[in-house]
Amino acid sequence: MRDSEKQIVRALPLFSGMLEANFEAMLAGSFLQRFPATVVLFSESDLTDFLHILVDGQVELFASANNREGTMTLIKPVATFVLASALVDGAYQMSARTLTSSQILMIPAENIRVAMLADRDFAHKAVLELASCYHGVVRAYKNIKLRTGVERLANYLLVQHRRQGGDTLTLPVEKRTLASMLGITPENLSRAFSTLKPYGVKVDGPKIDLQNIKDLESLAKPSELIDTL
Amino acid sequence: MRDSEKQIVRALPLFSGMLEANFEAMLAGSFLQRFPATVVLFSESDLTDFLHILVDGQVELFASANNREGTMTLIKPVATFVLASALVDGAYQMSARTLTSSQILMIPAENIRVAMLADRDFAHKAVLELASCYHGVVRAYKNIKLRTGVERLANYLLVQHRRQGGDTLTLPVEKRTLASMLGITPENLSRAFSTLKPYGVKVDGPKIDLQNIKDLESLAKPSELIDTL
DNA sequence: CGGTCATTTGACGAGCATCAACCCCTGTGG
DNA sequence: CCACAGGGGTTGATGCTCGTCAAATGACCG
Repeated sequence: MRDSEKQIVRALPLFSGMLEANFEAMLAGSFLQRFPATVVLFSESDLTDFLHILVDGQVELFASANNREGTMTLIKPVATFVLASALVDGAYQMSARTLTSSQILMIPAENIRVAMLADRDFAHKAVLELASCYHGVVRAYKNIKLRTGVERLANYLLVQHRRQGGDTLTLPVEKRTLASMLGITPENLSRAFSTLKPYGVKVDGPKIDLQNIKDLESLAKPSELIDTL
Repeated sequence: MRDSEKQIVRALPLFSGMLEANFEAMLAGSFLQRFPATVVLFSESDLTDFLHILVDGQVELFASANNREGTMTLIKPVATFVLASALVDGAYQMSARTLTSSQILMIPAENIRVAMLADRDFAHKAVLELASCYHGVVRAYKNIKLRTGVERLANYLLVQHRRQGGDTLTLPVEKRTLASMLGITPENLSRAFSTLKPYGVKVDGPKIDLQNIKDLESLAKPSELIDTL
């Protein structure tokens, strides 16, 4: 692990206030590894061995039950994932796979638990990070429980539009992955785009034009409490 | 607030390891209050003033969007709720209403944040509690995303059966509330019960008989990672 | 150039919501 | 004691939402 990479991790809010000694101790036994695309990193029923930090690439957290599978969330660099699992010493609860070639730092979960007990600042930051993750899932839960597929897509497009800032937005993932994240099938995502055509949504591959934000918003009814800016 | 009630709160895992002085300081400005049934305690967009602890009664956390409403979770005594919101100083993210007459201890959120910084043990317990809440929402999210309404009902009945231990189980809430928790309408809950009749589910008001657990399980496909014992 | 895969479109059916009617129990007031 | 109103629960009819299966298109890659 190069020093530049270590600095990237150190700069994360979760670790930025740790004492240097505690940070170094925590990294003992951890390793930085590159995985190809489409590799399953762990399964939801596995015991949590490592806290993961996505340094580069893209990772999907997903879950399976009753012969079905669904995306829980997408991880973009640089971010930790499965922090909650690493802290309580149980199963991962979600499975993970790489979507693209990815570089991932894996820190033994045991080290994380030791660090929490040893380092005050880390414990406080862990509280804030967990509360933030909690509200993230709450938002996702509200999204799927209170909105239809078309409404979820419309809100997703509005969020991406605001994040990317430009006139036309580019989908950051394949449409099949987007469909799974929205909780619908790829076929229905395609139909949902058609449904949004009268609302000024022009689709050209991964490039989307929103030509009538007002109408789209009146359909989507965006909510600050669901849609993360 | 009587001493006996204070002891009940003190015994919660979240507070059990706190220093006495910190615990007392945290309670300053908090108050124990009884609310009648059907009272809205706070709305999801309100700023978080208090950590709530349900001492007696029953509380529903719910959310609204796009002119729809859905139950997020049900709180049973004795338990804290909206801990994550109290810790980060933002909106509640969920609304709350009493289902029955309820006794609730309200602790100023500011006190909670102070206690987290002052008391090591409390910070650690908050981490564990938040991680547990997080996995709770993840389970709810998987439940609604990967199962049909009938499957959710079947799994709910199996969980209640195991919790209550007896031959016949009694629904702890009105069917309309159960429906909202399962993410379906009351009408469809009624039909879901009919669908389960061939699987040995006999319904008599709030009393349910499961006469063929094996068949019901083969339909429900219960998962340790979704269904909390 | 052939093969694989993402995407799209169409046809069909399952899952579920909505609206309306009805039953039943409870509480209230005459 | 009875009539009545209100609310939870059930049932039926209807239609929207969405998944499944099949097939066609087009892009990328070996």
